[in-house]
Amino acid sequence: MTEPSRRPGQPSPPPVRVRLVDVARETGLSKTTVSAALTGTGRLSEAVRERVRETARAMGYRPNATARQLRAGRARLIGYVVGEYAGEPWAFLESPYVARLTGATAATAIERGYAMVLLPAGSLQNEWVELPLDAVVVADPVADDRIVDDLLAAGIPVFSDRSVAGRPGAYWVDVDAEAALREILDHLAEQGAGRPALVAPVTDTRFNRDALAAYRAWCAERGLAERVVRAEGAGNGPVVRALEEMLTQGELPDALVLVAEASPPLVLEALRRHGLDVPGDLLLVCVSEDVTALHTSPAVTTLSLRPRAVAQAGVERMVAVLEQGMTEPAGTLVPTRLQVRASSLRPSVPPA
Amino acid sequence: MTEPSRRPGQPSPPPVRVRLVDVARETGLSKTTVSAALTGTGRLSEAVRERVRETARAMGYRPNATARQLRAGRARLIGYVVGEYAGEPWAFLESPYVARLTGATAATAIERGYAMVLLPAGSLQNEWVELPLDAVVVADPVADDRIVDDLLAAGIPVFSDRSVAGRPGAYWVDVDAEAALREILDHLAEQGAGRPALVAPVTDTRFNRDALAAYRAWCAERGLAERVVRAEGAGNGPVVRALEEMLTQGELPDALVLVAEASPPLVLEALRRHGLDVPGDLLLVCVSEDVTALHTSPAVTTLSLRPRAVAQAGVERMVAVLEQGMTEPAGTLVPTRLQVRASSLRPSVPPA
DNA sequence: CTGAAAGCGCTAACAG
DNA sequence: CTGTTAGCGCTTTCAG
Repeated sequence: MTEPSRRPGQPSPPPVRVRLVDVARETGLSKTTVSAALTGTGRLSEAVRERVRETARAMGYRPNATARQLRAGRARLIGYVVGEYAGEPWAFLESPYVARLTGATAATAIERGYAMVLLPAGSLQNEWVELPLDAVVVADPVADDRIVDDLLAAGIPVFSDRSVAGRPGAYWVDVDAEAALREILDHLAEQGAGRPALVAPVTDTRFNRDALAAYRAWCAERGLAERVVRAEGAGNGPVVRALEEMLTQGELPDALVLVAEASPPLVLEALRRHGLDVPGDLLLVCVSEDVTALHTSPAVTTLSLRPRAVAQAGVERMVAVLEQGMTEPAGTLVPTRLQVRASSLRPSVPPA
Repeated sequence: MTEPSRRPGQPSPPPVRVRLVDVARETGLSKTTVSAALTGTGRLSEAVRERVRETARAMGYRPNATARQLRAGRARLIGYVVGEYAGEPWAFLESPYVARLTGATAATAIERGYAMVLLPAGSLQNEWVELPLDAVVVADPVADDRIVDDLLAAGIPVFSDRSVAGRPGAYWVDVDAEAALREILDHLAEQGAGRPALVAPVTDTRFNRDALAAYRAWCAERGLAERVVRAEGAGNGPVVRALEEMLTQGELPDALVLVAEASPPLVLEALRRHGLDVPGDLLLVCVSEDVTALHTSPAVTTLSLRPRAVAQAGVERMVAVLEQGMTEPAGTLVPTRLQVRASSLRPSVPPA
């Protein structure tokens, strides 16, 4: 027992941390030299460097990350928050799109030397004021999201979607919803579907608003009647209910575009329950990142919102802003990708 | 232009941070008083306190989180890492179980005042040495996971599953896989299924090993032949392929237990493709957190591994260790929950 | 009731 | 080539 125990009552006194000064004392060198040896800076002989490294390792020295951050003036830490999700602050990972965006953001950030903390959806100040965040990614903000203003007011750069465009300190990456919907609808029309219906959730995200507007515009251009069903929120339950409602009342559409993220096999099953064959009676396109779409029969045509590409573009923008002070351009547009599969191909029309 | 601009070349010089000393100067008080006023400590008149708060707000003062952390000796930051996932360091959020565990861990941590950083699955030192982590949650470590040893060697407490039991500084929360499998198999037997088959992934997590062993023991006790199919990895593709393989060769089982997480509607569809009716020809139980199980017809019986309960127990243990130095008990067992639905009820046997 | 001063652990000027 | 010194921004004894 050579170490003084501070609090006799505590079951496990925290192991005495080895500090830089301890290594300095042990090697008979100064803090400076040890620091330089360990970080690879300065001009030291390789012999000294090696001896220091060896001693440090033997003593179990671990640099204190907080002290380094204070010195460096930044923590290389970013926040990640979803604007709003289904009224539940933590359910956002249940959406395959958001899960992928989250994972890809964390991945790209780590590659660039930044760690990412997960914040609750619809977060208020309380959760992030105590954190040394260099920047925050706000995924799918709702219109005029308060968190964006709060962050900007705190001097924290925000990376989000197009809805933050124009505010200083705010940068955006987005997908082109209008082009995406046109591509889907044109594809369906090409396959002979003249009365496509749209299933959209009531959530007020940028993509949903734009998608709905694009659908309406497309119908208007062709003098077609709109057919929109709203699912009461995100998740499979509401979407299936909305689907059933549509199928039991009124004229059947000849194609279905699901903008609301739902499980493709579940959608197929719901359609089958109503005696509908896909693609025989109804063509189907889902806006979804759900990989089960590949494994159903028929495989389901999906529109990918490219969460990985979005995340990469966003983090790269962030690094450029944080490290080179680049503020132009403020935004990037990422193209979506339509993966045409059997569910949206008229059986009589062979695939291109 | 009263503020001196440091680097004329930089497009946006970082806005001059307001520090504690600035507020002190402005109010004509000392740093001490301002600090006490703002943190609510010390014995100050309410008048002073209010005046300081007002000035601080007016000046846009935000305390520097890093400096506070350095002073406090801890960062209230924890790491979260999955032992290994499908060979892909970032795909883990695609598993509904892991996604829920991740979300619930972050949620409970935030409630307790800790922020959680996401680390890549199978992470090495490089990703976390620069972070001031007070503790790390290691979900589903593989056998003798190196990261656990590395963290413990660095003096960072680890919260994981039973496989870390016995190592000082390591704490665990786990579900009782054996009891879970017995409950499933007994339930199936009760419903008249005498030849249950098991579909398990090849991943070497604690739960999978234990589940497989429990299945074998259960079969052995009854003198039943085992029927195990291994899916080549996590994800829906491998599971569906494994299923098809099982269905095309040899005698059909009369019940199926999917320990490998797969989409319930997708599994149902695969079975239907082979002309099998659930539950008529085959009873089905999925170990899964996927909510689509509720919306299929028949609804699918699931065994929940209770990710929320596991996360809560783990984080509460962590807080107790970090803040009260409690080291006992080292582990907690959380019961699983079998949700019996139509897919595992013989049509002739009415539900209890 | 308030303020001066001492650090938390580290890195980077600047001397020697 | 190496060491002394001065902080990064904050909280907290401890005097006044």
